[in-house]
Amino acid sequence: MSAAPREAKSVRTRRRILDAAAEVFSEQGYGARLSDIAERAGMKTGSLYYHFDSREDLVAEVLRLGIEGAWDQVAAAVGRLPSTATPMERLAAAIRAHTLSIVGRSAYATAQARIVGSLPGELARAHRKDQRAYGDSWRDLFGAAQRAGDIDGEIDVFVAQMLAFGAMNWTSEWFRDGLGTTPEQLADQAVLVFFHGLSAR
Amino acid sequence: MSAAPREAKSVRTRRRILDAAAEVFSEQGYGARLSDIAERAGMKTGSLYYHFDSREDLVAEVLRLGIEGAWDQVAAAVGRLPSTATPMERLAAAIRAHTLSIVGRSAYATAQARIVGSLPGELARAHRKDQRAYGDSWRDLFGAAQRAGDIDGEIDVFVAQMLAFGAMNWTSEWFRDGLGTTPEQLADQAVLVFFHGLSAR
DNA sequence: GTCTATATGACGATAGAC
DNA sequence: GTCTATCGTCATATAGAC
Repeated sequence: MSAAPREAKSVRTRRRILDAAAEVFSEQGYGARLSDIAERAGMKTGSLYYHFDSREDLVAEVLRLGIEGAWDQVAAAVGRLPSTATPMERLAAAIRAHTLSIVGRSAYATAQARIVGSLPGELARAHRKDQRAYGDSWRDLFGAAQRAGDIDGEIDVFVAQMLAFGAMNWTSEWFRDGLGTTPEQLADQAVLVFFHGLSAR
Repeated sequence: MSAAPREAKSVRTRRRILDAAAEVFSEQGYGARLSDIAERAGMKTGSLYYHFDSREDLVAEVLRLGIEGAWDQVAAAVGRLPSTATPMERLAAAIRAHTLSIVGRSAYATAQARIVGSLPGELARAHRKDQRAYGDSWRDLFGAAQRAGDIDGEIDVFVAQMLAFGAMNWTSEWFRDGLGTTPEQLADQAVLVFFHGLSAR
């Protein structure tokens, strides 16, 4: 009947499990139990294994989707800028978008930021390729700004990039709604701090 | 015989276990096993329980000493400044000292920064009082700089403080010796970024 | 104080009924 | 596809010898 074929039910169930996992990991960190994830997905622990071979597989997929989701938002935000945008304007859009993706726009991105620091060696290695690709995209953004002469000569852009990642990812640990600051204000503050620093001017 | 009484042997052993735990946690994160800690301390797993009631007790003590160690270094660095130092100079010294304490000067501080984000609810709550006290000291540093008019009016100092903590603590995840950057250079970069931002000036 | 040996419990993972 | 039931493993924790 339905002319447009809907995605297979198993695909949707798999997605439901991943959604649940992303939420639970973003709340409890890497140590979260499969039973909690199963419960949130509305099934029993054993049933998860029809869709995933192991806990590691599930974690790996959440991580991958987390980086993918963050990158989708960053790329979209940068892409929305007019072609006349300067490298620094593009970098600002990226910082805003990444921060917003961590602070609640995507459970996957939040989960990724929250647990990436607690991964055991095996998973960390497997995740490194995706991390590197994402980091390289950022390096391009920083590099373009640097070549345009918009970044101060004293700044080590690699170090600056890692400091920025730390500041943004760490928001998953402390930022909560109802703290008197909105996600948008937080994102603006991040841009402000990284572009001009704290000092009065 | 020995006129100056040395500290009891049990105290030294306890310290040896804590040192081992701090190192192992800083390398492997919160998921590290007691057996690894025991091995590094030169004993068997069961023997740890003569000195600590539980894994949680051991973790809690490492966390406490981690904050204490960081604060010792920060307070000492700030205290070394001449009394004529400005609030911003004091804040700079604090950022330098905290960053250095994370990047290898104290295994406890490194371990604390590395695992504080992965703590299960129980331990996280227990640790909160120490965190708050440390955060309050930083709030004083920021507050003094703000009242002196040295911090830009657009900056939300609470948000800025949390961004700074994130950037500094995250260095425990990526900074390694032999990366072409020394700990001192890293600390200087942190000050540079947070004081003046990336922008050319 | 530290050892060996073992108890305990949790959680990931599997098997088979439905 | 999901369930119930269970297995196997591993890490924390305890007991008792030395």
